[in-house]
Amino acid sequence: MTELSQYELQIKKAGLRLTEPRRIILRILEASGDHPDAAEIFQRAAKMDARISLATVYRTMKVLEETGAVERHAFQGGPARFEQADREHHDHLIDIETGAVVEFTSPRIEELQRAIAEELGYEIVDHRLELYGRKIT
Amino acid sequence: MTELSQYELQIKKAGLRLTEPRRIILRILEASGDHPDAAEIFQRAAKMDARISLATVYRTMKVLEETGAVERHAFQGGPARFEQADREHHDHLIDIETGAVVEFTSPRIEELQRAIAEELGYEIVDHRLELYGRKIT
DNA sequence: ATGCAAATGCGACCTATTCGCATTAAGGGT
DNA sequence: ACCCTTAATGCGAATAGGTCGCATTTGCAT
Repeated sequence: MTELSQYELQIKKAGLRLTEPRRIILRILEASGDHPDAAEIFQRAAKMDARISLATVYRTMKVLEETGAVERHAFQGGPARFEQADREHHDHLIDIETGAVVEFTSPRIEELQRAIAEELGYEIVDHRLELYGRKIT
Repeated sequence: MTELSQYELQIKKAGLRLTEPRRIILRILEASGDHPDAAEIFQRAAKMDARISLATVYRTMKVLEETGAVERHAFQGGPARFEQADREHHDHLIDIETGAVVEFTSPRIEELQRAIAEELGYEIVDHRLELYGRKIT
């Protein structure tokens, strides 16, 4: 009886098979403090099992996104980057010099967004707030 | 002495040549109330001068962005879309069903963003706020 | 009018991602 | 423990969006 992680349970609950590649990719995501893109995940996965293909990484990221296990971010012109979605919602500040990502939250901005959308006759399904900044020296 | 538009002057002021393709693309942008992508601009341009190439559209959009004449938006997973930058700043609400773009502004959100960035030790160079919503029926 | 550098058009290339298809392997039923 | 079904995989080809090298054209300063 292997213990299943939170993620692994989510996969099962969605009626999907818990395959080796998925396990490995999930473990990588759990261990990632950063926001890796598909290529980076693929490289890290290759170290654990060289048989994993890039296509599987992409497909896995897609199903994980659909099950709500990960969030996909498409920052300015680069490849999509991923992060686990189990933590509370937050937005991103991207350091334009280093590419580093700082997370932050602002309930007040969230609320203002909701109000604005409502006023325009819309309900928000998703949103993106990204600040691109330079460190003040 | 043909009168030069605001845009055309911006091109000249940047020390760039005011070529036929650029004139045509600029006129298209002036006439666009929407947020066209490169392919759409290319199609519209082809109607005025069939010799214009897609590569030139891309190159022109790049120089226009650099001179500050247009803004580039990379909405969720689609191609980059452009709009003139002479108008006052605004953010976007994208209708996830139709792709329509509604513009809005929120000075309060802007200010909150500035404050958050500052608190994190950053100065904002650029930012993106996009709401993805569904029309309330 | 003319010369030269900037801009263009073309097609090849590149990066990020998806897809078709033959093969493999979860995992439910026995 | 062993089938059996079918989801998932690996591979390479294909697609989408965009860029680039290079020969040719063209603004535009003189």
